[in-house]
Amino acid sequence: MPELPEAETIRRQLEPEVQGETIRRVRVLIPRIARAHPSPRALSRLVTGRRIARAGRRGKAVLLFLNSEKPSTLIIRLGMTGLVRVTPPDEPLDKHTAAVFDLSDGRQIRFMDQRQFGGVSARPGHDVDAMPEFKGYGPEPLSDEFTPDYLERAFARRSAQLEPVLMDQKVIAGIGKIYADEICFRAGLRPTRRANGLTGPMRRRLWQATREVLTEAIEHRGSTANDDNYRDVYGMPGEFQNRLFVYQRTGQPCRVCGTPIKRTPMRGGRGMHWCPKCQK
DNA sequence: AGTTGGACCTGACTGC
DNA sequence: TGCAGTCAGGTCCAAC
Repeated sequence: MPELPEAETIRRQLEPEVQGETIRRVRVLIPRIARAHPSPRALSRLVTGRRIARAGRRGKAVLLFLNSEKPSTLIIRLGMTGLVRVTPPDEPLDKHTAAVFDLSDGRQIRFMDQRQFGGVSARPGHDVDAMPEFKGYGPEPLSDEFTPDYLERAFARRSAQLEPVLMDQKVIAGIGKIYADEICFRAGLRPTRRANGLTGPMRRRLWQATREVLTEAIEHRGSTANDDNYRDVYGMPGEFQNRLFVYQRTGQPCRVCGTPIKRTPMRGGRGMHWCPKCQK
């Protein structure tokens, strides 16, 4: 599913494809995905007639910074099953197409979303941190703001389990189920630990694991796991799923020590995957 | 303020 | 073959 590495992959591929094009028209085919706005018309008003200056990302969201007399930002949240493609106008519409952005060169940016957990919205200006979508968001884990010292402060009042805290966008932006599992494994820490119970060396390992796992996942264009329909802008699956150590590997032997991977229930029917021997 | 549980959504899968 | 039930998870909301 799309987390930071998948969103970053889409950002990197999308920018050279659409940079400099003007958005001529917006069509919202599944109104639910524009729920951040009072109406699809409000979204349309903020993006039509504007030129795409560059692509950005905040956490799991892909951003298109638009320029005109009144700059704005188009925000694409991929949710669980969101896909972004750039297509010729005559390509048949996928059943799950939720929004279509017509570009000045005739092509279209299409947003598709099978489960409709994703969405598109737009805000005036380019000041991402001021946008309601990202209110209270934690630092980007690959930025200089993310440090072991930051983790110490952020974890201090967090008595919840490590994994759900890692997935809290207000703590760190961009981490979801796959990479929370993998980061805990790489750090050698059980996801069931209390976040505020970590020692300094543990936090440092977690910090390093976070940066390594996310960086490597980006290099491999993200993960398309078993039941996952994630594809990049060119329709290609990611390649990092082959390098996952624990996510969705319940009962399978640990790739380091051979011990069967354990699954511990988490909130909302989710599960944390971890190696009882490698993770303490 | 932080924690916890449920709801939303639909395709894939399981069991009868 | 069909159908009900379960699972998956990002994010929001409500209750404690």
